[in-house]
Order: sequence, then structure tokens, then C-alpha cells
Amino acid sequence: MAKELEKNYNPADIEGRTYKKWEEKKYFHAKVDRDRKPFTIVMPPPNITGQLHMGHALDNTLQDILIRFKRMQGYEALWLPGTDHASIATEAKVVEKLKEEGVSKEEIGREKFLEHVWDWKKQYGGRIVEQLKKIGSSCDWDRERFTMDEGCNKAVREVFVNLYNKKAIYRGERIINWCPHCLTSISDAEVEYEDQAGHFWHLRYKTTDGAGYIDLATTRPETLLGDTAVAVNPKDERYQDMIGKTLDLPLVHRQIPIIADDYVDMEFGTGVVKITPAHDPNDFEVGLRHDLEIINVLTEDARITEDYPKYAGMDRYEARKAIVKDLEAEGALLKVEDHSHNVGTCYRCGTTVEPRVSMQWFVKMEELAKPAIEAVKRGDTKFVPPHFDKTYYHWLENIRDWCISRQLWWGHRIPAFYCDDCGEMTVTKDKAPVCPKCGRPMRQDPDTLDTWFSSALWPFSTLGWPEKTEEMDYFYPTNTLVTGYDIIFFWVIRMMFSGLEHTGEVPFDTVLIHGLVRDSQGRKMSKSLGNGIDPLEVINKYGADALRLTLVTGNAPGNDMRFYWERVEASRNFANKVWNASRFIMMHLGDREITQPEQAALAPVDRWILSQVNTLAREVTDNMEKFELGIAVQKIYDFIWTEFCDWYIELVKPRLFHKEEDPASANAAFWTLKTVLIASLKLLHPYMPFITEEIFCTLQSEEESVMISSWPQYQEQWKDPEAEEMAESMKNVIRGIRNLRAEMNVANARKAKVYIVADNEKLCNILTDCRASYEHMIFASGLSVQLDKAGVESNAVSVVIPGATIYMPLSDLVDLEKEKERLTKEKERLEGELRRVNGMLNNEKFLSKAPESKIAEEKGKLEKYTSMMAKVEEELSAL
RNA sequence: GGGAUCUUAGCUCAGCUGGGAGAGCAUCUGCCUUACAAGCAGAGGGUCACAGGUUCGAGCCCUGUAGGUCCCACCA
Repeated sequence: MAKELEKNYNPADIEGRTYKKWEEKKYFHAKVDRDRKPFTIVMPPPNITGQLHMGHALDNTLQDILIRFKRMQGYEALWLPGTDHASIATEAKVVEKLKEEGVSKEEIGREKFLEHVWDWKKQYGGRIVEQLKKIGSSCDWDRERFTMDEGCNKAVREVFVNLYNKKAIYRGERIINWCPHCLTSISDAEVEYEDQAGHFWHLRYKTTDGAGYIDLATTRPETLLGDTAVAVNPKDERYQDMIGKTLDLPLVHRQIPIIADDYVDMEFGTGVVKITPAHDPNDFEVGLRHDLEIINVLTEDARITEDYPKYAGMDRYEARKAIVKDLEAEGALLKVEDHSHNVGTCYRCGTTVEPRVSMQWFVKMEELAKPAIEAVKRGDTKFVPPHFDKTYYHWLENIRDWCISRQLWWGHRIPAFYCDDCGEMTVTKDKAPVCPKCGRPMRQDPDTLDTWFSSALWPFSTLGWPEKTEEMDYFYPTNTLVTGYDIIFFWVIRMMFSGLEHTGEVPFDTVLIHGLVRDSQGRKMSKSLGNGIDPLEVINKYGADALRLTLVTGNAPGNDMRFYWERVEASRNFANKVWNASRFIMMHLGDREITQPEQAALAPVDRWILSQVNTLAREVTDNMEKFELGIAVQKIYDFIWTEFCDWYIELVKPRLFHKEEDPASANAAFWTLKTVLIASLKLLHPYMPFITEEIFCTLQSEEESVMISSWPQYQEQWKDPEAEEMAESMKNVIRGIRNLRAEMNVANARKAKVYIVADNEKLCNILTDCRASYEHMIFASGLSVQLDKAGVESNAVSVVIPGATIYMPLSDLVDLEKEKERLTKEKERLEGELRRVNGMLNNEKFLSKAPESKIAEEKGKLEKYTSMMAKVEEELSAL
């Protein structure tokens, strides 16, 4: 049965069934196989609330390329997928859904609420997984995990208890970042700072003795209600006599001391700072040093507390207005200035965070950070590109303790238990412990853990840790972690110190960092701007392969890229090119039995393209191993389109069209076409898995698959410098004639006799030997390759190529002036080249210091250009 | 305030350890040549931000300047 491809490349028909076939055949599944080397990637788990966006598409395309490459190279390649429970985001979603139904989470209670969340997860959590499949991700879905599954929970409890016992986790009342909208604490990393326009309110606080006053400025007048001191710098001479005095706090009329603390910058403002320990992290520190009272004036949703009846219930901003007004009335307001300052906002909802003193759990970071820094310094884990290690070091070297408790219900519950009877607290892996002191049942801490706490364990919790599993032993440490630079501090550093602390090893040897996919104007894609491009829309229109190719071409690791539909079209066009070249080959191949020809039966052009694809395999492999995916795919693209399609296929066409006349030659051509096509498909497969699989299976058999075929290896025997030289000469001839015809505006239909006058016998022989390969491409009525000008008409047009001059008698079309112009231009070009070469070769320092090979190369060029120049001048003078 | 990074063709970007500037798109000129007009053949277009330095030789290495982007930072 003749094998054929559909007339048009239609990705939609192919992708779904191809992916299904791969899944059914279990090609994605990796198992412990001690005879093979493992290669492991763990997928950064997308949030279950998420929809596939361009960031996921890029991230997963890169991972899929790497894993397919390694799989074909013979590694036991595991790409372990999963999803993240995303506590804040998911809880918010479900709360919102319940709100629409008229219920609040408090009304239904914790257990019932969690049931709702699990239902929600069941219904929507798989969405993103299905979307990942659409782009071709070859993950081992049999091993899919969830950050809240039983295994992850076990790992979380193990880690928490271990760290607690080592005193690396502690509980304490600290000032933390509080989101008044999400109603939970968030970590430092989760706060995003932005410049906001605000004001400076200049205030005057009078001393209680009525004898003096002190002026200060604040950006948050409403916190005045919680002021418990005013601070000046101890060295500030202006205020020496004020230190120790007491002030009458306006509005509240509480007596507060003037204290001295180094924290105060004398240069800034009046050099006086009001101290509100409950509502500012720095003031909190000052408060600790001076044993100040902490007066909380805000509720958890950032309203004024009942303690201040006049303002009670007002939110932060209403209260600010009211208080400013009252201060003015009291004469305490001096002036108001515009001022822009840095405000912390919640990364999730954008609400301005409120520093808040509360009881939370923390991970002590200093000791954990050290080994993580050392590991990268030693090179146990490398960043690609390397400069991202600076970001990594900077974070770890300046890290503060990590607030891990969240006032949420959806998440891993903190494994700390309290005895209401005797007040005992215990931290245990046990899910329902009794009080170690009095034996009564205990109450579990109501808080859950920061989502990143479980994400930090992902590279090993997914492999079965803390159990000593085969998988853990075989696949861990993993190899490459692929993620965006915006996630380094959230995730990479936390996996690093967690891996080192709990497994004693780095969790991965390489961190491949990519940038952001921006819109065509360079803006970040965002929901609020509405400028996001849906990857699924791209796939529907142009196919997953086109999307993937677009995301990796012309991009270097760590750099942002802009999305253009034009680029997707270019990728789709390439897919179509591959498709049609394959279709052409198969059309002529039909059912023909092809045998590997003897070396001697191969035409020079066959040996040339075989040599080329061989070199390509080596270069592509090198580039991919260095994570230079953009460079690698560019080489594949150029090879397939230019060398294979535009040159080789065009050159062998006559042998296919007249296959019956010379079966041996046709066989050699077919064998070469097939061999090169298969190698190309293999090299291209990691980038464009669907189209390559479809063509491969049509060409070979449905039972086979390019994705589990072996990666092309460089083989010395196929290297053929002679054939390459031949091809170069042949291309020069063809290009020379094409140029001539284009410039003279001679249609290909107008045939002419062509004389190639070679400088030397060698080139003459080369061009004679392979004339059958290129004769049809020069539109000649006759071709003569010779060593002298015998028989060449006197007024033929000419073009000088390296080593030869080509003449075409087109006398009736010749315009002498244009000929002169053309040859003069060529002469000028050669003069430039000769200037450069002579400049180098006449430089004694170059001759004495440059490497031999470079000097020889330049000498060869000098010879070439000198000879060409002589011929151009000769032609010119002949005119 | 500190750090990172970028500045290459009209646009978007590549350019591996320093050795004659590339791609895609766009533009111009011919072609429906029986795989592909989502195509073929040709052409034009760049003092590689600027100034120094190292080197026989710099887009690439070093220093500085200017501009852009991003991250971090407790200046009330």
C-alpha cells in the first residue's frame, strides 16, 4: 500500500490522536531501570486555579524539549508532573463561589468548607492538566502528584517536625505582613512594592510640661492612635534636652516619651520619628529595644478598633481623613506635602498590606541558607544563564525568617497541638495526639502552612520521600529545573535549602531560567490589561508545533520575548515546508523497495547532504546539551529549509522524475532522501513533536515512533570534505548564473549555452563529474566545462566565481553600460576584500602572533581574490 | 541607595571559548518552474549606543558615559 500524507498539513487532525497514541503506548512512562542512566525533570506545579497562559506554554515547551531529547538519547527520562493547591488563590475562589450561593465559610465551618474545596478541585483542578497535554507535554501522568496529596502531606509533617525539633521552626509574636483583604499573613516574598503618590503630614506634638514641642512628619497619620513614643537620634544635638521628656499625643492625649535610637536618620525631615510599634516593622524593632507598649489600633480587616470610639469601624483611609481633620482642628497639623513612597501590596489581590503584630510560625533561615549558598558556589547546582546566581546569592544572604503560617483553611495544617486543659503544646507527625502531660485530646493549631512550604519539598516529596523508595534512590537528585526568573526567590531557593537539609543533596544540578512572554508592545501579559494571548487559541489556529517553535526560536535563556502572530505564522510555514518536502519524497517513493547503496553508487550531492546532516547532528547535540535550544533549532530550521529543500531536493529531482532510466541512481537518491529526512525529523522532534511523528510513522510504520527512536549520532565515516567542496563549487555556478539572469532580467525560459572556464584542472574535473546533478538548474541549452576560452563567443556576458569564469552568449540582450556597471561593482567588492586580507598579511605582528591556521586561511583567500580580480579586470577591459 | 541586564538591518531578536556582521517579518524586482504562493529566485538595508583601553585582531574582554528594563532596600 502506497504511503501518502494528506495534501495539506492540518495540525488539528493529527495532534489529538497522536497524543492519545503516545499515552496509550505508555511512551511517557519512566521506571527504575538500573541498566540505564536516569534523567529527571520535575514540573513546576501549576496552580489548580490556573488556566494555561503563555508562561506555562514556554516553561513546559522547554521542559518537553529537554525530556524528549534525553529520552531519545537513551536516558530513562522522567518528567514528573503535578499541580499545586495554591492555598490563598483556591480558598478565595471557593469563598467567592459560596458567597454567590449566599453562604460564608464561617457559617458552614472548616470541615464542610474543605469538602467544598475538594469538590472544586475535582471539578476544575484537572483543567490545566488537559491544557498541558495540548501542547504535547510528554509527562509521566501515571506519576502525577498534587501538593496536598497524602504523600506530600506526610513529607510536610516530617519536615515540620524535624525543623521544629532542631529549633529551626519557632512560634512567636512578631510583626508580619498582613493582607486585610485575604485576611491572612503573607511572607516577605509575597509582598510587592510599588510607588504610590501620598502625602507627608507635618505634625506638632507638645511636651506635657507645656514648655515645648517637637515637629515630625508621617505618611500614615491614622497610626498616631497607636504611637507609644517619639524617637530622635542620640547624636542629634538639636534634641539633646528633649530626650527623656514626655509628649502629649494629640487627639488621644496619652503621655508618650521621647526616646533616642540610632535608627533615626538625622538628615531626614526634622530628624524626629513617631513610633508605632504595632503598625510599622521598624517601629516594632525600636519598641523592642525600648520596651515600648504595643498598641494595636486596627482590626484584621484594617478598621479602627473599638478602643477609639470616635473612629471605630472606619477603614484605614477613612480614619486617615477624619484624623487629619481633627488634628487640624486641634492645631497639631502644620502642613501637608505631596510625597511619593514605596507601598507594600499583596501579590495576590493588590491590597496594601498592613504590618500587624500577631502570633505566627517562622522558619529560622540563617543556618538553612548557608549550605544553599555553598552548594551553588561549589557548582553542585548551576544556573543557566550563570548570572542568575547573583540573584540567588543576594536573596539568601539577606534572608529574614520565613513566616509560614497562614490564617486559611485550605492547605497543610500546622502539626502543632495544644492542650486546653494544661496549656501544653506539642509538635508531632501524629494526626490526633493526646496531651503528653495530662493525656487529654488536643486541639490542632487552626493555621495552615504557606503553599511554598510544600512546594519547597516537591523534587523529593514527589519521589516518595520520606519513605526510602526505589524512585527516590534512582531519580533523585533530579537534573534540570526549568522556571522563570520571577520564581527564583519564591521557589528555587526554598527547594535548594530544603533539599540540602532533608536529603543531604542538591535537588537538581541545573536551573534553566527563562524570561517572560510579553505582548507585541513589550508589556507584561495581564488579566487587567486584557492583552494576554491564549496559547490554546494559538494551537487551534496554527497547531501546537508552531506555538512551540515560536516560543524557542530567536530567544536566549533568561531573556524576555515578545509575542507576535507573525512569528507564529512563520513557524507554521516551516511546519508546512517540512510537511510538503516529506509529501514530495513519499509521492515519488511510493511502494519502492529502497536498499542502502554502495558508497560508490552515491552521487557527490548525496555524499554532500549526508555529510551535512551528520555535522548538523553533532552541532545540534552540542547546543542542546548546553541548553542553547534557540541556536539548535535555528540550525535545524536552516538545514531543512535551505540545504535540504532548496538545494538537495532541487538537485535530485531529475533522478526521481526519470527513475526508470537509471534505477541505481534513483535508488541512491531515494535512500539519501529518506535517510536525511529521518535524521532531520529526529532532530526536529523535540521541538515539533506532532508533525515529526506523523511523517515518521507514515514513512516507516504506525507501529514505530520517532519519540522513542534513537537520537542521531555523529559518525566520522560520513564526513566528506570533498563532497562539501564540490557542493560549494556547484552552488557558486548556479548562484552565479541565477544572479546574471536576474540582473539582466532574462527569463529562465530563454535558454542559452553556458561555458564554465575553470582556472585549474581540479575544479574543471569537479564541475564535470557532477554536471549531471546541476545541469538542469542553470537553464542552459548546452554546457561546456573547459580550461580555456575556446569557442566562447566574444561578446558573451560573464560572471566570475571563485576558481572559474562563467560565460553566457546573450549578445542580443547585452547592455554594455550595465555590464560595465555590474563588473565594476564586483571589482569594488573584491578590492575591499583584498584590502582587508592584505592589511592582515602585511602586518608583521599578525604574522608572528596569529595562529598558523588563521594565516593559512587568509593566504588562501588572498590567492582566491587575486585570481578573481584579474579575471574581472580582464572582462572589464574586453568590453 | 545597591544589584542585574539590555542598547546589533525599518520592526522583533540571534550571535558558542575574540579571527571576514545573521534570521524572521517588512521593503523592492522577477516567477503560479507538476512538494509547498504558507512557495521559488534575486536585491537593497547595519561607523554592532557613545568614549577610552587590552590585543596582531573587539559586536564579543576591561573601564567610564548616556539611555531603557527589571529586581532588591526600613528613610518616617
